[in-house]
Amino acid sequence: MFTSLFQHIEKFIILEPSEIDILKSCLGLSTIKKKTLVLQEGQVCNTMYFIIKGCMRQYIINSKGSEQTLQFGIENWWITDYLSYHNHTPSHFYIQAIENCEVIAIEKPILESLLIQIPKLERYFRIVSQKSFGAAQMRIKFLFTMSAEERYHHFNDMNPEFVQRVPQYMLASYLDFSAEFMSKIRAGKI
Amino acid sequence: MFTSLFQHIEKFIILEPSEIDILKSCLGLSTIKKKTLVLQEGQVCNTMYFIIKGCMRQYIINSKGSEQTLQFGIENWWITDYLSYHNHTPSHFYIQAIENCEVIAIEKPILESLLIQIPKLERYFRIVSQKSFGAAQMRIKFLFTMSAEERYHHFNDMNPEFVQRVPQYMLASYLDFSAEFMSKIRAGKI
DNA sequence: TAAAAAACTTGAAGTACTTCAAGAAATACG
DNA sequence: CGTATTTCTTGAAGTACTTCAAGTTTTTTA
Repeated sequence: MFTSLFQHIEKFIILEPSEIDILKSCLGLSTIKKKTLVLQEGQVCNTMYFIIKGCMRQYIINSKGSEQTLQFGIENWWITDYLSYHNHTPSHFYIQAIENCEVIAIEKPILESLLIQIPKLERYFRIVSQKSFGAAQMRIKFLFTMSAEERYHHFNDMNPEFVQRVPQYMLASYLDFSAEFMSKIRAGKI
Repeated sequence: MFTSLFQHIEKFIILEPSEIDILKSCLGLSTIKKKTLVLQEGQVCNTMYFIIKGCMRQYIINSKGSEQTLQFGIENWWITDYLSYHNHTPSHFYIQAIENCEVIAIEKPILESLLIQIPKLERYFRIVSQKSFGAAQMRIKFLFTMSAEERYHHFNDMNPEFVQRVPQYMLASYLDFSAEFMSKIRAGKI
């Protein structure tokens, strides 16, 4: 049931059986239907989501009223708005399921009490978030140094299976170009 | 001597006197001269730098041979390449002092032993890196939604004092436009 | 299984930037 | 203090994209 989370945790730390029991007793499984918003702009984000199955995204609505995807999350990823979560400030983002999902949704008070009961989990979340920050830095590097076409091919090469899972227009906005331009790249008309 | 680091840590956790002693005994102060590179592309990054005084930056050299700044760090910031640090892989980045700096440079083995002796520090680094990741998400949002001119004015409004500290061409590349274009924005010629 | 909704494609016209080149101004340094 | 180095400015020409509008294809849902 929660095996994928335990497997993920045990990549970084080793849990005692008693700690596993505590953790299990605090976790719950949720199902989220495709297109459901679990966070909207303006709300304070009080939940972290660990994706067991499915795909989610974090996006914004820009000044022209169109959506731009900032982040995708798939199996074994945590997704949340860390700034809103930590500062108790209204979020700038939407978080949405783009497939039917199974997730572990942990509310802040529960997570805080877990971190007190199982201090080792601090280490787990530290390593995960440091790696995420490193990945964000690489993402900015790619955005800065590659042309639209290069970003598309690079992403395709690195994540061939993932490209099939999401609508092209979401991927286009994630790579920071228009859906129309993506269509032309794919057709080889550039 | 290390007061700024202790003050920063104590924003997030409370240290026992004994823990403060342990920490002090493991830390050292370094002076870095302006323009010194503490990390070069291709090297494995084994050090985290806490900036006590001065300003540093993380940058890349793009395919045309010019520098693009990805990140600045000033007083009370940690700077490192987390991906290279965690995965022991060659870095994609340069890290350089752009003012004469005083830093606390912690080597990975020392930090690892500190984290074992003072597990509370895991919490400190978790919170710091989650907030950094949140800030990186906001940065991507700004890059996606604002024009060059908007990014310049927004940054200026948010960090008026900082803009004076770094050469314009470094700030231009951080905001992802050319130094020439920045010059024209500033002159009001756009 | 039909109808509606969502996603993708195409071409034409426009624009927000970049690049280049050269000179001027500011800053650092022996 | 004067010279070298670094940083900033300006205009002209070019380009990598965007926007718009309309049609086509694919997927979802009743």
